[in-house]
Amino acid sequence: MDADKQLQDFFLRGDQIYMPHLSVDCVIFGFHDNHLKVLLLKWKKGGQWCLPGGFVKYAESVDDSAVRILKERTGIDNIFLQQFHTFGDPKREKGKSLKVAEKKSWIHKRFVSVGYYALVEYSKVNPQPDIMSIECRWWDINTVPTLIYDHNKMIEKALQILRLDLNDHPLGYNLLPEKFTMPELQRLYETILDEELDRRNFQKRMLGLGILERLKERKTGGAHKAPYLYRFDKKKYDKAMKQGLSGGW
Amino acid sequence: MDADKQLQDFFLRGDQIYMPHLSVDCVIFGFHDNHLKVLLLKWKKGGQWCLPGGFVKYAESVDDSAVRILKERTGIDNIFLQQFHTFGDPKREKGKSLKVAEKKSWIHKRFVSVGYYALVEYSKVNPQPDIMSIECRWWDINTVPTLIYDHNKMIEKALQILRLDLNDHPLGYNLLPEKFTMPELQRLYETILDEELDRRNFQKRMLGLGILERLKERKTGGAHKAPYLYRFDKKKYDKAMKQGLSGGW
DNA sequence: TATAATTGTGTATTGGTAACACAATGAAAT
DNA sequence: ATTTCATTGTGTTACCAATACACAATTATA
Repeated sequence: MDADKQLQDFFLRGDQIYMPHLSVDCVIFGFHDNHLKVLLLKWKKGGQWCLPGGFVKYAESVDDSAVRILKERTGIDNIFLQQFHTFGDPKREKGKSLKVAEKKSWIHKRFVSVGYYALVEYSKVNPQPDIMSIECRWWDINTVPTLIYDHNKMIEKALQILRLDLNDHPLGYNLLPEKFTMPELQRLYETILDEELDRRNFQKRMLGLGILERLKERKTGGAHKAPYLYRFDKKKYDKAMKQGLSGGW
Repeated sequence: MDADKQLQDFFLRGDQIYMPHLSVDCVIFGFHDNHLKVLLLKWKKGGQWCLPGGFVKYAESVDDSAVRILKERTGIDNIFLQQFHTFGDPKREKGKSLKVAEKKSWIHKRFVSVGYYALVEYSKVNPQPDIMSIECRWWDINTVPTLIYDHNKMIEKALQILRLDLNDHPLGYNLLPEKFTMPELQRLYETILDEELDRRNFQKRMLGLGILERLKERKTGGAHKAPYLYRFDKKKYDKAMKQGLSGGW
C-alpha cells in the first residue's frame, strides 16, 4: 500500500529531512455554534487523539514549519499564529518508549516541542489527517478527550495565554466571518473567557477600540430584532495588534 | 593545556552529552547603581560578546538546563527564571558557518535556542566565564555592544516581555537586597520601564499590592531624610506571582 | 394584533489612576 | 548653633474608565 510505504519511509528516513529531537505542535482554535473548538487528529496506531504537529526541516524556520503544518491540516494560509511556549520536559511524552536503543527510529527519541496557537475561521477549514492519523476533526474545547503525551496541558496553556492576550490585543479577525454582529463577537469573547459579559458595556468597549466598522441591517433568519453587521477595519486592527491596546504602566 | 583539551573534547564529543540543534540562552538581569545590567560573556575566539548559554543534556529538561547554566555563570541557585521565547530562524546565527560539511563539529550546525530571562541580585553574583569564553561581566543595558548572532534581539525581546510581565506580576524580590527603601524600589521600576513615575502614586500602588512589610528607619549614610526600609512578605509575594495581580477582563 | 425575545442606546455610580501640595527630616553649609 | 536644601512621608482633588442598570425599538411567531 502506498500510504504504508510512505509511513515506513518517514520512520526510516525522516531524520534526513527533519531536525531530530525538535517538534512543533499547534493548538488550532475555531469558533462555531457559540462554542470554542480545537482541531485534533486521531492516530492510526492506538486510536488516541493528539494535537496537529510536525517537525522542522533543516533549512526551515520553526515559525515556518508551524505555518506549513497549519496549511497541511486546514488548507488555510495566512493565519494568525502565535508561539506560546516550548515544552522541554524529558518525561513529557509519557507512554513513549524512550530507550536509547539505536535500532529505534529517530521518531521514538525524545522531542522538545514548540507550541503555537492559531485562530482560524471555522468554516474555512478543511480538516486533513496527516500521515500518522486517520481522522482530523474539530472538538469542543469542553469535551476534548485525554490526549497523548502532554497535549492536554498544551491546550490548557494555550488557552490561558490566549486569555491574557485578550487584555491588550484585539481578537476576532481570524475567528469570525468577514461580517458579523455585535452579539456574535460578544459570544466569542464570552466563550473564550468562559464568563458572561454585559451587553452594553461590551459594545462600548469594542467600539471604543476604534477597529470596527458598522454596516447595514441583516438576517431575516433571526427570530428577533435584526442586529447590525460589523466588519473589522483591517488597518486599524493590525495596528492595534502590533502596538497592543494600552497596558498598565 | 587542560582547558584546551577540555574544549577540544567538547567540540568532538559534546554531542554524546547534549541534544543536537538545541540550545538555551539566558538574559540575566541585575540591578546596580540605579542601572539595569545584563550578564555577558566574551568569547575566546574572536573576542565578541554573547549571552550566557548552553545545551540540553539528553535526560535533562530544558528548564533544568537553564537553571544549570545560570548556576554555572553566577553561582546562584533558586532564581526566578522565565522562559520567554524560542528563536528558530535558520539564519539567526549570522556569521556562523552552516555548511552541511560532515567534518564540522556538531556545534557548528544550526541551533534553535530557547530563551530564558532571569532576575538576580547583583551583589550575590559571582560571574564565571564558561569553557568557550575568557570573561564574564555585567554590562549596563544601555551600553551593550553588538553581540553575536541574534543575541541583541534576544535581550530586546526579554526586556519587552519583562515590561509586560510588570503589569500583572510583582517584581523586586530577586533584584533587590532583602531590605530596601521605597525610592530604591521605584528606581528599579523606572529603570526597567525607562520612564519616570510619580513618587506618591507609586508608593500607594506598591503598598496597595499588600506584599510589602515596613521596618524601621535607615541609612545614616544618606544625605537627606532617612527613608523607611521595606521587606517583601515572601508568602504574599509568591501568591501574587502565581495568581497574577489582576488583569483586564 | 399581541407576544416574547432580542437589539440599540443612554445614564448614574463607582473605583482606581493621575495630578498635585505641604509638612517633616537630616546632613551639609554657614 | 542655625540655616539651607534636597529628599522623604502623607493626603486631597480631579479625572477617566469600567460597572451597574433601564427603557425604547424591532421582528418573527403565536
